[in-house]
Amino acid sequence: MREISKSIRSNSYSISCELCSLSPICIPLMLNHTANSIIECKRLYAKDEVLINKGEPFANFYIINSGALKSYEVAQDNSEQINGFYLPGDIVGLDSIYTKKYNKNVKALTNTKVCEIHYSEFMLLVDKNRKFRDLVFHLLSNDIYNYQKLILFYSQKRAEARLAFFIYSIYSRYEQQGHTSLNIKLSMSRADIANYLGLTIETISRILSKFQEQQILLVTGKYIFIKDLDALVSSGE
Amino acid sequence: MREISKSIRSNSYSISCELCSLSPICIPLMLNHTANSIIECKRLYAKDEVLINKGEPFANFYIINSGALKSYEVAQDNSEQINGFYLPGDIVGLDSIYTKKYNKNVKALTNTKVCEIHYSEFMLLVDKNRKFRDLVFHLLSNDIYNYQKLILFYSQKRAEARLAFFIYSIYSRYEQQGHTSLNIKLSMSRADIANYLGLTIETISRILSKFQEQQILLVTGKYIFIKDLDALVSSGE
DNA sequence: CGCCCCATTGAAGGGTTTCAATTATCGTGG
DNA sequence: CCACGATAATTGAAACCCTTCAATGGGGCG
Repeated sequence: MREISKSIRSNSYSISCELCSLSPICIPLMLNHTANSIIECKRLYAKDEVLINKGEPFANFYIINSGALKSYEVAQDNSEQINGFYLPGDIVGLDSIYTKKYNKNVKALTNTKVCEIHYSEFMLLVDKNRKFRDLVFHLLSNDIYNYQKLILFYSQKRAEARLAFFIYSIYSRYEQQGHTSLNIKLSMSRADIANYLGLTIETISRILSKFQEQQILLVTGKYIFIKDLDALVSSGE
Repeated sequence: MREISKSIRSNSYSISCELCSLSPICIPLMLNHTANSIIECKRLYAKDEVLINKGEPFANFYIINSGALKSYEVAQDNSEQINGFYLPGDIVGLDSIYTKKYNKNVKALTNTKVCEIHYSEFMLLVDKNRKFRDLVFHLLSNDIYNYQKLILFYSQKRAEARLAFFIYSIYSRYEQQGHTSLNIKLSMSRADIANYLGLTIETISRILSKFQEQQILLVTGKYIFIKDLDALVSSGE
C-alpha cells in the first residue's frame, strides 16, 4: 500500500517540459513558445528551503512543477500562521502585483521543482500578447473565485466539515490536472493542516480516525486513500 | 450620538460624480474621462432588492457608490450562507471574468447606489488603455491579497478575534477612502454577521457586550463607536 | 400605541482545546 | 541493515468555549 501510494506523485525524477503533465496550462511553456527561453525553468528547492521572505521586493512569479509549498506569516512570539498551500500548477505572486512586494513567507514542504518568471518579462508579454493577457486575467479571476469558495468553507464551524473539504480540495486540485487517482499524498504535516484550518493536531488526528472508522478514508501516515468520495463531500452538513 | 453616527455615511442624498468622495479611485469617472458616458452611473437599488442571481451570465461589473451589498448562496434547505459584503468603492464581478457567469447571489442591505459597467466595454478599455489595464491588474491583485488576509483571520478559532477583526476591517475599508471616523454603521444585521463569521447571533451579541464592558466599543444598535482601536486590534491574541 | 422583529441575556449541552501519556515514524549513525 | 533518539501522530480525560434552547427586553413601523 505504502509503495503504491508513493508512486502516485513521486517527485524523485525529472521530466522535460514537453512531457510535463502540466503542459496544457503551463505558462512557462507557453512563454517559451512566444518568447524563447526567458524563463528559468524547473529550479529545484530542497525540503524546508525558503523561496520567499515576506517584505522582499516582488521579482518573480513561481509556478509549481512538482512538490508543494506553504505560505505563512510569523508572529512576534515566533508562532507560524499558515496562509495557504501551493500544489503543482499553482502560481505564486499574483497578490504581489498590487503590493509590489511579497506578502507572505514561502517555504518548500518537500523537494519541489518550480519555474520562475521575472515580473517585468511577464508584464511585457501581457502587453504584447493578447492571448496571454486573457490567460492572466482568467488566472487572476479564478484565484479570486477560489478564495471566495475557501472563505465560504472556513466560515463553517464544524471541524469535520473543514477537514473533509480540505482533503477534497487537494484531491480536486490534482484532478483538475488529470490526476484522477483517489490516492493523495499530504505533503504537509498534521501540525500544518491544523494551523491552516484553525484547529489542533489532536482534532485533526481524531477526525481522521473517525473517517477511517466510517469507511470514508484509508489513512497511512501522509498517504490518504479516499474510499468514499461522496461521503467525504457530504460529511458534516 | 445616534444622529452623529447617522450623518457619517448617510445615503439619503445624492451627489455628483465630481463631488463623490470616491472619485480618486472611481472607475466610472475614469472611464467617463477616457470614453464618454458609456456607463450607467449611480443606479439606485432599494433595501433587499436583488442585483444578481447566481448562475446568470456575467454582464456587468457593479461598483458601490453608497450603501452596502451582501453576496450569498442558498442551500437546499433554503438556508443562506453569506460569502462577503461589498462597501462603497468595492467592485462586484471580478471573479466572474473566469467563470463567465455570476457565482453568487447579491442583494442590497440598505438603499444602495451602484455604478454599472458592461463587461465588454470594460474589457475593450483594458485592451485600448494601458493605464486602465494596469489599474485593473492592481484591482485583481489587491482583491487576492485581501482574500488571503481574510482567510488568515477566519482560520482563527476564537470568536472574539474574528468579530474584532470584522469590525476593524469595516473601519479599515472606510478609512482607505478617507473616512477616518471611528464611528461605524453596520449595514448588516447581527444574523448576517453571525452567518458570515460562522458564529451565532447570541455569540455576536455576547462579545459586543463584552467589548463594551471592556471600554473597547460603544454599541448602539447598528452604530458602533470604536473607543480603543488598539485594544480592538489586539483583542484575542 | 401595540405589534413584530431583532437583539440581548441566561442556563444546559456538545464540540474543541488543553494537558498528559503512549505509540509510530523518520533520520542518523553504528 | 538494524538500533537508537528525536520528532510526529494517536489516544484518553478534564476544562473551556461556543452553541442550543428558552425567555426577556427594546426599537422600528404601521
